[in-house]
Amino acid sequence: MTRKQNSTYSSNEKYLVACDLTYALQKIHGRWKLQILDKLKDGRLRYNELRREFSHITERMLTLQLRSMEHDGLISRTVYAEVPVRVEYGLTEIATELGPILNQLSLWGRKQRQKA
Amino acid sequence: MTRKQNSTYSSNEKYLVACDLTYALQKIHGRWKLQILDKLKDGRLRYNELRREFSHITERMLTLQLRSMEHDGLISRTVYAEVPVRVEYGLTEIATELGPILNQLSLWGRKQRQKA
DNA sequence: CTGTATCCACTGTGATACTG
DNA sequence: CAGTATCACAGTGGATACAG
Repeated sequence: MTRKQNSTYSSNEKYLVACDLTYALQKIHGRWKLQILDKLKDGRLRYNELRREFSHITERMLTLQLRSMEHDGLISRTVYAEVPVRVEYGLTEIATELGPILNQLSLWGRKQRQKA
Repeated sequence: MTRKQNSTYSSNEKYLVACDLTYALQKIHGRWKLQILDKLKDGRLRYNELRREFSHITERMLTLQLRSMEHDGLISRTVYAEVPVRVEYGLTEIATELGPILNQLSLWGRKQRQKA
């Protein structure tokens, strides 16, 4: 996730666009992240609710991706001190702003898929 | 690049957005692709011209990424039967349409970087 | 319920050398 | 000039079992 890659082009103004872009893409890069973002768009979900949404995901991967997204400020994690424990995940403001952009990219993708 | 991943969620309408999106993201996924896209925005370039733009790229990687992008319909490759051989790469229409979208994503990325 | 720990396979990237 | 071939390695994703 933290690559030396940035050193390749961080010193030159001309590369700034690609640099921001790379920064953005790194945050949504991962097999499950976009699907998680998509699910949480409709409201906060618990760990096991998410797990059920993606029947093929392993616990390990769900945890890893959630941690990563939390670290990147895309989702918020709330623990309720109940018994048994309840944990809810929701989108942050920043992740919500991503919605429209991803929709456009999605449309671009659909357009290409239809041609192919 | 060709993942079984799609089988995970191709059967359900609700996943279509993420599916198109994944499709799109796969096409621009790779360490150098965005930078290549960025360079070619300003006009067609030859193999060695591209190589010089990214001083750290290996010939192997440049070739691999170019081939992949060509296969994905993002760039076009033209060979001129001269001596020595001349090969030029340029953006396809589809890749050009990607520009504005990537700019938005880029702005989102910049916004986040400034906060962090 | 919400995770961690361990082990393993695959993939992307890179270094280096070589070619028509 | 414009690539290929070969080897190597780290990161990522996955299967399975275990834990607070």
